[in-house]
Amino acid sequence: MDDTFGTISQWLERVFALHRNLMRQFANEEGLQLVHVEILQYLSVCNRYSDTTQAISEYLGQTKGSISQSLGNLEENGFIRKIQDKVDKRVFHLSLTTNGSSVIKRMSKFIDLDSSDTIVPELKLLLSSIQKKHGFRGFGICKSCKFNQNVGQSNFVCGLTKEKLSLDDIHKICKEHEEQSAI
Amino acid sequence: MDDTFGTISQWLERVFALHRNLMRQFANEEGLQLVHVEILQYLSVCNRYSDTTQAISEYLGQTKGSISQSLGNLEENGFIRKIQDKVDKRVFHLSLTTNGSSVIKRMSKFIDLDSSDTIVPELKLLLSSIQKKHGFRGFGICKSCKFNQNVGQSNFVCGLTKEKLSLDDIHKICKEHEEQSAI
DNA sequence: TTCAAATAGTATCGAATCTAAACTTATTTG
DNA sequence: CAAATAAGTTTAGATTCGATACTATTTGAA
Repeated sequence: MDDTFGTISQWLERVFALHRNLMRQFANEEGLQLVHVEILQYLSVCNRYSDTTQAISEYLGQTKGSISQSLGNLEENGFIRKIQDKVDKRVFHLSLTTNGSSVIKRMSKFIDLDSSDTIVPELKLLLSSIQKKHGFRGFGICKSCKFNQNVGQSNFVCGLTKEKLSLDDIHKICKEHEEQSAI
Repeated sequence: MDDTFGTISQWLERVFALHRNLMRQFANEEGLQLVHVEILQYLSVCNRYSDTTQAISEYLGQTKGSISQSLGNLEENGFIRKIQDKVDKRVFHLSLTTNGSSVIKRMSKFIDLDSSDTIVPELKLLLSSIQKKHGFRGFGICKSCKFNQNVGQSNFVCGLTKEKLSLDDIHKICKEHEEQSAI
């Protein structure tokens, strides 16, 4: 009973709470836990450098032990598959099965935010302001990353891995992302 | 690996995840669970019709049994107090103790979103669009509620309870809130 | 080359939360 | 005034969470 309602933070809290309730409701209807849907959602938008237990753990802010368990559950139930990296055998790449994909499609349809796109630039600003203030890095799209190099028409190279990236690639989110100095 | 990144929903997810990580980090530093901080935050902005177990349960989307347990914990540790309603003895009103208030003050300072206010109207639009689509009601500020009546300078009356509301009152959030037809 | 340190991921244990259901107490309704 | 409803608590079982230890692999430095 200290404050009145009106700051950005409080409006955000309210939207977050409502959005999470929706997600939870959807998860329940699918017979899943909230965290499972969050994992599937992340896997549907991350790139091939960021589809690992460790990356999910960083993104969702939970320990990798906990994420590992949830992943085991998701794999058992046929929502994701795990493929060992050919170069670094410690690493396993995760991806959605057809089954997992269809959950995400149903979720998008269920949540269905069709509000105007004018909020997106505001969200980007907010995001990068939070990241700067708290020294977070990672989880942006290649397009705005300082490591991303445009080497000709629709051809890109990641400066970190020296690998070629397709037009599709550069619209996924990456755990190594660092914002270009001039936004 | 189905989608690329860019829709409103995906940007929201990203901001949500980051914000929740911040909240969790803060909660950990205070020796609290995330849900405890969320409850304290809610209690700091709700009005006197909405400071109950049931209302918190609706707001956070968790069962009242679960919330009841967390509230017991918070009361034991001196963050909140419980006062029985004089009229309806089933109801207990919850409020922050000095201790609880100071947690919320530290949280605001910690999160510290100083981005421009231009995002607030966008958030309001988003919120009301989600609420309409999913038939949710409740948890808005009296100021925009169809039950709220202005009866003279800075004097308001709630059409549901017929009680007087102060200028401070009408900026808190209420579980009975219904948007005025013309936004 | 060799061996210690670092990294990715899993397994395990105790604590805490979550849901669902039964339950208590109080209020409202017919 | 009995039955239905509502607010809140309690209980039990399942799940998650965090911490720690563990395996396997890679890196790096003497």
